[in-house]
Amino acid sequence: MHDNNMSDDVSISGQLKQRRLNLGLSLADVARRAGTSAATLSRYENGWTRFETYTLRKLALALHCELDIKLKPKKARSMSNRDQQNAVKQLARLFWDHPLTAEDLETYPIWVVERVLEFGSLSDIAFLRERMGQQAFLTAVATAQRLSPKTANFWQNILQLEGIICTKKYSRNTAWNS
Amino acid sequence: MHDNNMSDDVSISGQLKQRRLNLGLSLADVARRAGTSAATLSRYENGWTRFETYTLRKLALALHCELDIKLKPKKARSMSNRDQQNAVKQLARLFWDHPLTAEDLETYPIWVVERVLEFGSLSDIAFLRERMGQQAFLTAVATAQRLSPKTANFWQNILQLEGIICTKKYSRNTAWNS
DNA sequence: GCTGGCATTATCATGCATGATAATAATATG
DNA sequence: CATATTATTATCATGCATGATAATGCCAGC
Repeated sequence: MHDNNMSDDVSISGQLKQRRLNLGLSLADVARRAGTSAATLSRYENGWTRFETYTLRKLALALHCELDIKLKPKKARSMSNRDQQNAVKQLARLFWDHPLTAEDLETYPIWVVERVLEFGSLSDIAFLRERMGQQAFLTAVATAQRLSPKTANFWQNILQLEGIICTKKYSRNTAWNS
Repeated sequence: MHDNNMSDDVSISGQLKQRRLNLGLSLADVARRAGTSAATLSRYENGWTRFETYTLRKLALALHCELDIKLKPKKARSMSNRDQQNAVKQLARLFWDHPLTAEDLETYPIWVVERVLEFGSLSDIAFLRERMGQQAFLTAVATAQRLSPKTANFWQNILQLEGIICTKKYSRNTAWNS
C-alpha cells in the first residue's frame, strides 16, 4: 500500500490492472459495471495493444477513474532552453512581421524552417539545423509547404539524397515567394 | 499563433486538428505519414468518438507527438484536504495494523470502508459517509468484499433499497471476519 | 480429496472501425 | 471561367475488436 504512483510511463494494461486490484475488484466485477466482458478486460490487462477508447472509457468509469488522452508535441531533443534563446536571438531579424518566440521553435517548426530556408543565409541554415538536430530539421523541411519553387526544388533534391519522403507536392504562391 | 494550449480538457478530435493545422499539414499528408487514410483522419477530427489507440499512436507519430493515456482516479468531490485530515484523525484507531493516510481515502476507499463498516461505531459510519459523500460511500460499500456475513447481509439490504447493484456475491473469510 | 471463485486463453459469430473510392463543395490562383 | 488542392461525407468490402462461451489451471477453504 501507499505506493507512489507518480511514474509517467505506465502502460494502459498496467494502469487498468493496478487500479482494479487497488479497489479489490475481480475481472467480472469490473466488466459487469463497465458493460463489457471479462474476456476483453483480461485481454486489456495482458499484452493487448489495440484498445478502443470507447471501451477504455467504460472501464475507466467502472474503476472510478477519468480517462485522460493527450497529444504532447515532442520536443526537439537537442534544443535546450539555452539553445532556444540563442536561436531566437540569431534568427529574430527574419521574422519582421511576427516576432519569433522560443515556443515557436517547437510548436511551429515548419514556420520557422520555411522562413530560414527562404530568407536566411547559409550560416543561418547551418545554425538552425545544428540547434534543432539533423532529423528534426530535415523532417520540417520535408513538410514545408510555402517555399518558392526554386528553394523547394533545391531541398527536394537534398531530401531525396537523405532518403526522406517529401510530403510537399507543389508549392503555392504566398505573399513572399512570388 | 502563440496560443497557450494549457487547457486540460481538450477532445481528441480538437487536439488532432489543432496540431495538424499548427504544422501546416493537410489531411492527406498526415494520413500518408501515419499509414492510415485521410477518410479516417477526417472522421477522427469531426465528431468521432470510438478511436483505436493503435491508429491514434500512428497519427501521433505523424504529428511528432507523444500519445499519453492515463487513468486518473476520481477524487471524492466532497473530500477537501481539511475533511481528509479530520477523517484520518477520527478513524485512525480502526487501522491498528497499518496506519491510515489521507491518500488511502481516495486510493483505497474500499479498504477504508470495509474497516469502518466492520469495526466502527454508528457515528463512525455516519461520519465517513458524510465525508465521502453518499454516492461514493455506497459505491464503496457495494464493492466491499471482505465483510463478515452479518455485516454484508445488512448492507446488502440497505443497498437494495437504494437501488444499487451489489457486486459482492459471497464473502470470503479473512483474518478478522471469522 | 472436493468445491467455488478467479484469471487466462481459445474459439467462434458479430458488430464496428478502417481503407478505398468517389462525389461534393469550398477556396485560391491564373 | 478553368484548374488544383483540400476537406467532408457517403458507400462498400474487409479486417479486427468485442462478446459469449467453454476449457484449463490456480488457489483457498472445507
